[in-house]
Amino acid sequence: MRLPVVVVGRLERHARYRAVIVDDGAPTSEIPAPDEQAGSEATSIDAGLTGSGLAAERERRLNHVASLRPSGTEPYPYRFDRTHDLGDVRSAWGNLEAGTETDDRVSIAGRIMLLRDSGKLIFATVQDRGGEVQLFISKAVIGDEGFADVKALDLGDWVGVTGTVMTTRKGELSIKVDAATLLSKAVRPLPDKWHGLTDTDTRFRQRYADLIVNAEARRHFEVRHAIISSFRRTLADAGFIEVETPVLHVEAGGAHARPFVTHHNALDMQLYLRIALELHLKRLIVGGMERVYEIGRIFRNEGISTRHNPEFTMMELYQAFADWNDVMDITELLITNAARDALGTTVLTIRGTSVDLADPWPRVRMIDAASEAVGAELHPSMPVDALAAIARDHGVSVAPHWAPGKIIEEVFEAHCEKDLVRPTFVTGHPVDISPLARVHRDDPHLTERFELFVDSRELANGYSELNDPIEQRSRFEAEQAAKEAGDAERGTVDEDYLRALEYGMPPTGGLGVGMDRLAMLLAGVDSIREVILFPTLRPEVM
RNA sequence: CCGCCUCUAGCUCAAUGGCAGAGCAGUGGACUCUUAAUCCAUUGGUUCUGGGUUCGAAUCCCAGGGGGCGGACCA
Repeated sequence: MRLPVVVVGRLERHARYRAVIVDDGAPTSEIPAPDEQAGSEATSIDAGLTGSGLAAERERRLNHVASLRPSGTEPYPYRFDRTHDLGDVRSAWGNLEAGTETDDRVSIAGRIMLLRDSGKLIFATVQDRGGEVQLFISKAVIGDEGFADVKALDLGDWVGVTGTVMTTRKGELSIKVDAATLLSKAVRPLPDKWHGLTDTDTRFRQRYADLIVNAEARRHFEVRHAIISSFRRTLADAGFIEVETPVLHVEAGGAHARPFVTHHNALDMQLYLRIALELHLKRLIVGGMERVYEIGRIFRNEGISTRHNPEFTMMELYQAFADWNDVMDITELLITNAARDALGTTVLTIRGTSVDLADPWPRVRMIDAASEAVGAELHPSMPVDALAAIARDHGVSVAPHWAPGKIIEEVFEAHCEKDLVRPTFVTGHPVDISPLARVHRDDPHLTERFELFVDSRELANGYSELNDPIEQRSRFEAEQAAKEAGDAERGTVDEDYLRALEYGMPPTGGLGVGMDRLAMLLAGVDSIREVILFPTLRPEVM
């Protein structure tokens, strides 16, 4: 994983709270007691288990849990009343001068991240969702019994405490604790408080541990949430209605991708997980809903990479009486608003270049970009053979069944995408690669379609929607023919969708935005796994 | 599916053919203003798995597994 320099800096700054992750030890009951294994034939095998630092640590903590209940302490109590979260505490008292004692009493709850024991005085750093604050625990204040309980706490335990707000002589905001309650005993350690958790495999498999200790990981998902809620606000303000459409599809349409196949038992039929939201949402435009959107999970049975996860999140919207120009405007509004809401600025640094999203986004026709790249005019009206020859001359291998537009698109992808750093609308895709887009009003070989590229990644795709049922049928039939000719990703004829169009779909503009990729852009990360809480991985061998 | 890299204590990492180590975490002890607290002592190993080469393998070779990156695939 290559992170931008800025982000690496953040990681280091927060490194003190990275976690230690641990393999599963054997259940305690299966760990032989030391005298059971001594001298036995099995010693050499079992020694590895008991000898492990983890197994011993878990056993110690589990024994502690077992000893708490008889003494009247519940290690997993039901609830705790807090008066503030730690962000509240810091914003209300963060400006106290060093050495201040207040009479302000608070109750807070958090996880113990650091412990500094200096005999009759213990400092603990606790963390909750809002931040972190130091606990100042004096034996003289909390009493001998309470102090002994605090001594028994481990890193990772959840505690609730009550006390007064103060600052230390050095100025550290603290809570002088007069009562502490164990809220949940951690029996697995958070070992390395400094070097922490960097192993990507463990970070993704045990995301809970990543989130506990890696503030940068938490930030990625705060950014993601801010983007999604920003989208909902922008769309609500523009009069859009949020809807939910089926995930289980009889036909996987709306995009070119291989679907996941599943089976419904009661209906005894094959179903597909959706590869796009498009066709159902446009049915709703036919129904007169005028402005609809859905933020939903999409499934594509294809490769996994830093830019692809088999399940990912797409926002699609459709607006009646609008065309592609309106949709490009909405795209800019959605994304600049999201940047403002998630980051507080529209200025991003992309590959070392400062980019202000608020500046107008350039538009370039796909055929112009591709033509410039090869130094020859490319147009889907040209003979396939001529296009294929030019493409091959420029290192693009051409499959036999490809239509002219497909060849131009491949040239574009091979030679132009990599240079699209700042937000750029690539427009006017050929008809043969755009079966649901309306033909361009000035060129019958092109469509009124655009894709948004930022940092060489496709972020969004939109067009003036094809609403002529006769033309849509012939486009579908071309798709089906291509599929039958061996192009597995091509579509089929969706008769119900055609029936809907026959009822009349108003002129409509539509948009799809890859939410994960937008989150990557605004979070400043280079892997989609950094913005998906539980990315798809091979099953863990346990 | 292909190529390259990688896998050592709970975590972060050393040891490059010759006794498997450190820091942190843990354990025992000291300490009432610490900030990765500090100081003293200390437990902990299937070096991913299985073969092979060698007097000797964490290290070299082969096969397999996990992960990363790149490619393929992905409008």
